Amino acid sequence: MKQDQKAIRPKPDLDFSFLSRTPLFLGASPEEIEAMTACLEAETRTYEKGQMIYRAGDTAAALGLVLCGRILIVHDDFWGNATVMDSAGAGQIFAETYACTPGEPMMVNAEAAEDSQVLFLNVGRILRTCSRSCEHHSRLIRNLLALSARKNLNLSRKIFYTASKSVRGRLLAYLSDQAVRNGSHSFTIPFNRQQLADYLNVDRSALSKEIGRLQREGALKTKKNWFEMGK
Amino acid sequence: MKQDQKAIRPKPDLDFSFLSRTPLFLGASPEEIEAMTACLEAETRTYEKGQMIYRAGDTAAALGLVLCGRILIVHDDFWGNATVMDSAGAGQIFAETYACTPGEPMMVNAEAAEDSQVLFLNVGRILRTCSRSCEHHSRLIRNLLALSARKNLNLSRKIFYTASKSVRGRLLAYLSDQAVRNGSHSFTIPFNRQQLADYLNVDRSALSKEIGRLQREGALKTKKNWFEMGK
DNA sequence: CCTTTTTTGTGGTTATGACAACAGATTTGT
DNA sequence: ACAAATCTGTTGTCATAACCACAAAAAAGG
Repeated sequence: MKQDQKAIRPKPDLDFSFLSRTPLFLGASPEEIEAMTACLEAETRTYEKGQMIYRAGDTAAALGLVLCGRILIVHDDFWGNATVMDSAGAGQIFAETYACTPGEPMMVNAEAAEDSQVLFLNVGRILRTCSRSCEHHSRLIRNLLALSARKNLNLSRKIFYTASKSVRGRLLAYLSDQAVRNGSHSFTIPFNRQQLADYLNVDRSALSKEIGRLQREGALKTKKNWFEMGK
Repeated sequence: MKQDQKAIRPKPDLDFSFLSRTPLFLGASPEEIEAMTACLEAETRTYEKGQMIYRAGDTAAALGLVLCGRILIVHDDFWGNATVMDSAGAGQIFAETYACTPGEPMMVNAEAAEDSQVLFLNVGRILRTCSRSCEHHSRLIRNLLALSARKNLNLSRKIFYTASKSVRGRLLAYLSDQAVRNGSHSFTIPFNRQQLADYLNVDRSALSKEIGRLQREGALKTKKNWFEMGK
């Protein structure tokens, strides 16, 4: 269930042209999207920075599409340690995994990292009824599948990177994969040191130590979030 | 590309009644499935224990549905350490993530854990063409989405369990979640000690040590793969 | 039933990384 | 341009977990 919402805006405010450029609605025209919003029980809600959108334990019937702002997906363990699992900016979606597996309680919180506006879409109705009932549903489902598969790859990657038990192993697994994926020995990463440490599940200072060591060995050059790998 | 196949069986050998009971074809009748096989370019291949089905670096156009035997999904890192990521038995599918994100090179190997028979289905064709071209495609895609979302949850869980830096933290995260999911303080797990250690990314002896400690504290009772959590 | 193999628990040693504290560098805001 | 805040690298201490070796227990196989 959605919580702490400040206001509910009527659908007419929706920017269908913006939506048609999001991965979820890719290939659908603004007019088609407008036609779909009824089936999807589209609802827009606004959140202030720090507000909770979904809480662990909730069952999410609707996925969220970020209209503006940024949403963080956070896992809190027993002892209160928070782990950032994912983040979704404008045009991206979140909670779609739970919206696609009805009844499954969420393991994470979704919270607004900044003042944000979220469009909720009840995809469950589409998934349960025959897609022929509405022409454009099938495209939406295909897009959802593509997004889900891509998220799968991202989760797998994080698992691979953290498979090594040493800081060095994790760092090299991550960096060398980035080099491969960028097709270049020189690239930038979307993390600062603290975030990279959190992502690789290591201590920040230990990470800095290892980076320094690799630089002294000549295996690496780095400045801020730019890296160059020795071949 | 598929490798090392020993024989190609013609479609008439397929057991459509079996297929209709698999998660992928759930809700489709044997006759409907038979009609679909053409669109899916269905091909059956047999593999001997240990044979490679897909290699890391391959691009997989077809997903694999295990007809009999068992397929292991294995990640080999830089230094040759192998990690079992997943396993698929009869009726289950593998490589569907890659089949749904065309062009993405695989990060894992797929290999036969025992003599196996695999049905390859080219879902890419379905995803790229309008689903109306074949009545039953939409159900297949919805099933694929459900499977993908569920795999997502499994990957997330593994990440949560290994988020803690201590053996104790990981073990308790895993066991307490199992208790919740089983709805009971008493449950069995699908791992022996070595497998659980691998899954949680810790050393086996360290795991045994921690289990012993928890038992002495009275927080836990265990025998083999049976556990009972103190409340 | 006995042998062989696999699984599990323990102890000791050592390397490693978490943690804390701090200084220099860089960025941001005013 | 300056002050404040944030980010990064460095050092030292200490707890923890990996690693190794072995014995007890359980399972498998004949």
